[in-house]
Amino acid sequence: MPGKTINPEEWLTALNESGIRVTAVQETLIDIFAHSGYPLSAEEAWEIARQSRPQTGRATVYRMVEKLENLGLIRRVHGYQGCSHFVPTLPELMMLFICLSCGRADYLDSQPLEDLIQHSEHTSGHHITDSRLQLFGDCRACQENA
Amino acid sequence: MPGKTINPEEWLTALNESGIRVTAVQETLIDIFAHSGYPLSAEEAWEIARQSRPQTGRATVYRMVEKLENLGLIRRVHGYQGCSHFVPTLPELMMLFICLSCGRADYLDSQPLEDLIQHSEHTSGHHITDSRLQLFGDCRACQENA
DNA sequence: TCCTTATTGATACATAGTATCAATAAGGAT
DNA sequence: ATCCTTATTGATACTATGTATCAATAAGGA
Repeated sequence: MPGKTINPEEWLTALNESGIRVTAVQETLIDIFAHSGYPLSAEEAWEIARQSRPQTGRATVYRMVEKLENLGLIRRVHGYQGCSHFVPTLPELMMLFICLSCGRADYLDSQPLEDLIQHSEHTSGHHITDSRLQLFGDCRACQENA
Repeated sequence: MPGKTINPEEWLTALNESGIRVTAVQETLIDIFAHSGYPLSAEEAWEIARQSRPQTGRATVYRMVEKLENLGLIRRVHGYQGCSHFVPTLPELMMLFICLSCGRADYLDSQPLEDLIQHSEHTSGHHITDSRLQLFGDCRACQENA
């Protein structure tokens, strides 16, 4: 499945500009989330982090995940496999597809979602300020392999 | 906020036809979920259930919630207020709006979502078999009250 | 009414996430 | 370069949420 890439440097910059100090754990976790092709839980990120930094604390990982989510750098994946997994946020590309065969995430152009939201606002009268959309199925690669 | 209604009888029928026995807990929980205007967690449903049936067991409620979800009678609400709340499923109406002010749920016509899915299938090449869409904001009633 | 078996309730356990606090380390002041 | 202040860390304990086990119960057909 083709994947767009993330620039870990930009994440560090975003964290620092929000007043958060630069630490080793930060860089470790940013690398882990930025380079994973599939949704990761805090617990999984903790396991991976301890491979290179065995003294990494569990709570620290949960705290950093919270910060990354608050800054919008990672997004929670809802649905299959629970609600505790995260993927990197790609700006302007917020329609997430998760393959039920290989588990990988793909980001789709979000223009159709923006259109849908605008249409729903007009027909319902509600003021829509946020949305969550997740699509599930078999990705193109898995279909070809089957 | 206008609400469509649920027929608890149909839920009982669906449960029974799936081979599940008719019990008092079933009817209690169906009533609780079918008549709630906002998302309920299993824990909250347990509290409510014990008001009329104090001996109701905690695990029993979780089991029934799982059955109702598996049968598609209730759906998990993802996002704000966590991922452990459920709303009744209205067939063919799967676009859920949650008001961040009053907490109530509204169901929107899902045709735009079906169109979006079909469009995304064609442009991405993925085979989409399931979706989760949640919209958040201020409902029309809350806007008028403000 | 009896009998079989799914369901229940109680309990213990497992998993996910949070609060606390002394120890550490970042980074500005000196 | 060293000190000082304070955010961050790691360890621990705790809470919340969900699951497994199992004897007791009750549904519903024989």
